[in-house]
Amino acid sequence: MFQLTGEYECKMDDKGRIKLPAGLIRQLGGSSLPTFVLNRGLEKCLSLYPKQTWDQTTQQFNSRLNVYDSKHREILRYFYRGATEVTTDSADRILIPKSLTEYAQLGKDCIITCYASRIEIWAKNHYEEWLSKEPEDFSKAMDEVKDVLAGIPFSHGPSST
Amino acid sequence: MFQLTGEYECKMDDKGRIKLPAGLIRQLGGSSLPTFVLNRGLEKCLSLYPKQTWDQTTQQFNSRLNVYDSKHREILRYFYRGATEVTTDSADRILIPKSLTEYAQLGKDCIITCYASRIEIWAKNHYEEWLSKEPEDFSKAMDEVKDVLAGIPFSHGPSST
DNA sequence: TCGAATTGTGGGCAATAGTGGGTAAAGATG
DNA sequence: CATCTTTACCCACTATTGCCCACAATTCGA
Repeated sequence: MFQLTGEYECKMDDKGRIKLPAGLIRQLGGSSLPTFVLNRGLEKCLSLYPKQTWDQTTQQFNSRLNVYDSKHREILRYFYRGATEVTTDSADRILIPKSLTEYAQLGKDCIITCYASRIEIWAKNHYEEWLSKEPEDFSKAMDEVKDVLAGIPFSHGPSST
Repeated sequence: MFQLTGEYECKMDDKGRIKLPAGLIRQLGGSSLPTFVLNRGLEKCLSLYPKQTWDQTTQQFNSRLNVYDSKHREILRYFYRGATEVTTDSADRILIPKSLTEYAQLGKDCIITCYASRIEIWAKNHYEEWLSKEPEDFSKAMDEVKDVLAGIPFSHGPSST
């Protein structure tokens, strides 16, 4: 699993291709094959998984969820729906399938953002919209999980060390 | 973790580079690699983290938060928003990405301010604006957290150095 | 007060990254 | 099977970034 960081601006060309930023490729290391799985993301974005990460993830889903449980089945279907294997071309670009472009309403200007081990592709305007709504929501969310975060030297808190 | 102090004036050149003040570098010690992570700060400024500090923090976030929980996801995205790895050049300058320059509305004159383990980069005019609005707001805020601060010999008294 | 060392600023240039598009192969459609 | 559409591969151009050097400004010590 990766510890990814980074927000990159990029453009989708007329053919529906997006170049993966050099910085991101570097983080994934030469180790990772140029094969990815692209999927509908949570929220209005796409999730990009390095193939090996995808494999691990599906394995977890499959082993922990029970296809005979209707809720689980729903989640499984949702999770797999739209998953498409994509590879990079010689210029490190991936071709985004039409259906996914539509789902995330991608236009020319896109944002690729990474956190934890996730890579997400957003339409720039949706991403900015998301960012701008934050302040109150965010602090509220922080409050609600403050016990989970206790002790993390995030803000000005009594820093550990 | 660091105990940083200082307020430095500095200039961003036409290429969008800012020199990290020698005093700050000294505080960070040779120990810290010349790699940092820059991201959007609270308020209209940028936060600069020495790479190792960033890594420690994200590791905490990543391990305690669950990307399948929408609240958690929101916090993760919020925390990571804009995060970009930057390195210093041979003259101890970092290149500020365009999108972040815009976010903090940085112009030629910038202020780098440090407190606790945080480093923030402000546009000079915004920083001054923010400082100048304070007197009443500040004491009001002090009132509201006075119990937390009880016993700390801060006050406005004959300043400690 | 002068010189030397450190710090800050600007810019040239080469390497890399990003973008767009042509063309041929592969696949789909009737 | 012919034709049209989509995808893969390649090349070329432009923008951006990283690296380096030179000089200006400031500080410090003699």
